[in-house]
Amino acid sequence: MVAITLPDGSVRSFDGPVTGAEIAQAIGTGLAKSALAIRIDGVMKDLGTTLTADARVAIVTRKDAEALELLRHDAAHIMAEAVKELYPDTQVTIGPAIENGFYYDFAREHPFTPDDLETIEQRMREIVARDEAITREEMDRDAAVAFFLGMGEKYKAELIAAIPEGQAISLYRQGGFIDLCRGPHLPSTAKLGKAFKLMKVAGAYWRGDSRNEMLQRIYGTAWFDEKELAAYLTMLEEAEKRDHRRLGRDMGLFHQQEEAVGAVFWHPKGWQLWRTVESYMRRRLEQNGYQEVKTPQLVDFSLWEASGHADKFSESMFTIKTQDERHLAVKPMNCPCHVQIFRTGIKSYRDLPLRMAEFGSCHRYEPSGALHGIMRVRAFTQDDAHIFCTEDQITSETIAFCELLKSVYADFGFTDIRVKFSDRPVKRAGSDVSWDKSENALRSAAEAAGLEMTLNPGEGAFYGPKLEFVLRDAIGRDWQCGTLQVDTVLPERLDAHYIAEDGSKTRPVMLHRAILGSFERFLGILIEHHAGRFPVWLAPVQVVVATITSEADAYARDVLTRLKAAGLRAELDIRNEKINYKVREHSLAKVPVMLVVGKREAETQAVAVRRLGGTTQEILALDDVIAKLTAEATVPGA
RNA sequence: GCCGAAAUAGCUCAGCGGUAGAGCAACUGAUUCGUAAUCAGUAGGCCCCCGGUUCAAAUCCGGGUUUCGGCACCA
Repeated sequence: MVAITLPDGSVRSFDGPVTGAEIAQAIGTGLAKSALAIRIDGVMKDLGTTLTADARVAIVTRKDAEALELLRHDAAHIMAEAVKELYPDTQVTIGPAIENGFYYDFAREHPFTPDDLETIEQRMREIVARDEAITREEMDRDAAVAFFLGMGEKYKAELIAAIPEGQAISLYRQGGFIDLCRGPHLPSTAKLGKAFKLMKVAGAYWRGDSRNEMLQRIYGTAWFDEKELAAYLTMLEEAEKRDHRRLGRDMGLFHQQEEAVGAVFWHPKGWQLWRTVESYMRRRLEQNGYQEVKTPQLVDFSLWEASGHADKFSESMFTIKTQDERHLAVKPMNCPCHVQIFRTGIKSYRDLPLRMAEFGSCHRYEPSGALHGIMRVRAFTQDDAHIFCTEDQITSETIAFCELLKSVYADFGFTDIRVKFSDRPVKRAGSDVSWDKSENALRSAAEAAGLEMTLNPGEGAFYGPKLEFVLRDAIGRDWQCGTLQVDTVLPERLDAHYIAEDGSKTRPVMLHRAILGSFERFLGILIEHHAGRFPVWLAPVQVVVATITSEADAYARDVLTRLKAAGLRAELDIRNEKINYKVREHSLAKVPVMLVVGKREAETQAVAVRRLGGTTQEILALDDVIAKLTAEATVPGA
C-alpha cells in the first residue's frame, strides 16, 4: 500500500508502487493530460517516477511557476537532438534553462550561420511532432564516462568524470538522442509545443573560463503558448526602441566616434541632462554631510603600486611616460587620492566619520569587447565617495547610506531595488582575520539597515566585501549601480591614521560607496528607463511654445520670456508650419510640455497646454501654467 | 581579449564586377493653417581604412579599424 497525500490534504491509496502519471490519471483524465511533472515532498521529479513509499505529491502543470523552467530545459535538449541529427560532427556540452529561454553550447569546427538556425528550428518542430518519449536511465559513473567517450563526446565525458565516484549518473533519452542530465524532464517532446524560437548564435568559453576553447552557443526562447512568445518578442522590440544609443542620437544628447573609442561627446541637450543629475546629486551629498573634493587626473604610478591596484589592474590602466622619465597613470579610480587628502594634517577621532565625495573622472582601458554605448566606456565619471570612520561607525554609516541611496533612486523613478552581498574573492589583499572582521561588520550593518540580501560568493573587491545595489527598470531589466564596500586594506597600505580618544594612532576604516555608479552608465539607464520621455525636472527641454499663426508670434515671445524668467528650460517654435507638424515634431523630440498659442490665446493671455503623449489640451491662464510648471520642474528634495 | 556578424547620404536601408539609388531628415520657394507628416523644387557620397586580383571593384580576396550580439572581464 502506498498512500499519497495531495496538496489539498486528501489521501489516495494505491495497491503497490505507482508512477506520477498514474497518480494524475487516478485524479482525473484532464489532469493526466496536462500533467508535466510531479513534486514529491517538495522536490520536482519526472512524471514517470515510481513511488514505492508514502509521500506528499503535487502534480505539476503549466500553471506551476517552475514548469516553465522544465519546458525550457526540454527545449535545450530538443535543440541538441536536432543539431546532432543535422550535424553529427558536433559535440554537445551543456544546455540549461535561463531567464526567458534556454541555450545549448556546442563544439563544432564550422560556425553555425543564421540559416543553420532556421534549419535547426525546423528540425526541432519535427522532433516535437514525433512526440518522442523522454525517459530516464541510470548508469555507473565510470561506465557513463566510457559510454560518452565511445560516442566521441569528450566534453560530456569530462563533465561526468568530475562527478564523485560511486554516484549514479542519470541520462535522459529521447529518440536517438541521449544526454547526461540531472533532470527532471517533461514526459515527451510534444510537450514543448510551438511557442519557441531560436534567437542567436554566440561564442562562449567551455566552462566559462577564457583560458579554455570557445564553443558555439545557440540561444532560444520558449513559452507555454504563442501569445506569451509574441509578448516576449514585442518586449524585445520595445527594448530596442528605447536603446540609449538610438535615443541619444535621435534626441541630440550625445555621440561617439572612432577617434575617441569608449568616450562620449556630450551635446548641449545631453549635457543639460548631466548637469541636472549632477547638481541634484551634489545637493543630496551636501545635505548628507559629505564634503566634495577634486583630485588629479594624472598620478605617479608609484601610488598605484602602493595601493595595490597596479598588481591587479595594471593592464587596464592608461599610463604615460613623460619627457622627464616619470611614469604616470591616468587615474582609474579616486580612492588612493582621497586617502592623500585624508593624510594631510593630523586627523582626530572627532573628525570621523569624514565623508569625502568626488565626481571623479576616471579612465580604464576596458577590453574592447566590453564596450557598449555609454553604458560601458573607458572614460567615465563616478559619483564616488569615501567615508573614513571607526569600526563602531560602520553600522550607522551603512544605515544612513542605504537611506540616501533609496531616496535618490526613488527620485529618479526606481523603486524596485535588490541587494547582493559579495564576500572575499580568491585573489585578495589583507589577512583572513581582517576579512572576517569586515565581512561580519558589513553583514550586520546591512541587516541593521533592514536589507534583504542574496549572497554573491567570491565577488567582493580585492580589498574588501561589498554590497551591490541592483535596480529594476520600467521593462523589468536589472542594472547594478550602487555599491558600498568596507575596506581596511587601503588605509593600511597608504598609511592613513587618526588619533583616537586615548591618544593612540589608529587606522580608520574606509567605506567606498557610489549611488549612480558612473554618470555615463546611469544616464544611459535613465534614458532607457524613461524611454527618453523624462519627467519635467530632468527633461533637457521642458517646454516648447509653438504658434499656430504668425499673428501670435509676439505673444509667443512674451510667453517664452516669462517661462525663462521662471527658470524653465523653454524653446520657441514660430516657424511657418502647421500646428500638426509642430506637434508631431516636438512629440518625437519627447518634449514633455507644449504650449500652443494662437490668436485666441494671445487675446486672453492664455495658453493651450498639451502634454507629451496626450490627446487633449487644456486652455489655461499663463500665470497659472507657469506656477504649475515651475512646481513640476522643481528638482526633488530642493 | 575570444567567437560570430556588420560598415553605402544626417537616419533607415537597396544595389553585390560595368556611370552610386530610395524613403525620411536638410536646404529653397509657396502656403497663415487650431493639436502627431501642406505642396513643389534643390542639394547631399574618400560606398570605414590600407593593400591585392581585374580592362574595370561599393561589389571578389588579404590585412586593419570601429560597431553590433554573446562569452570572458568589471578596482
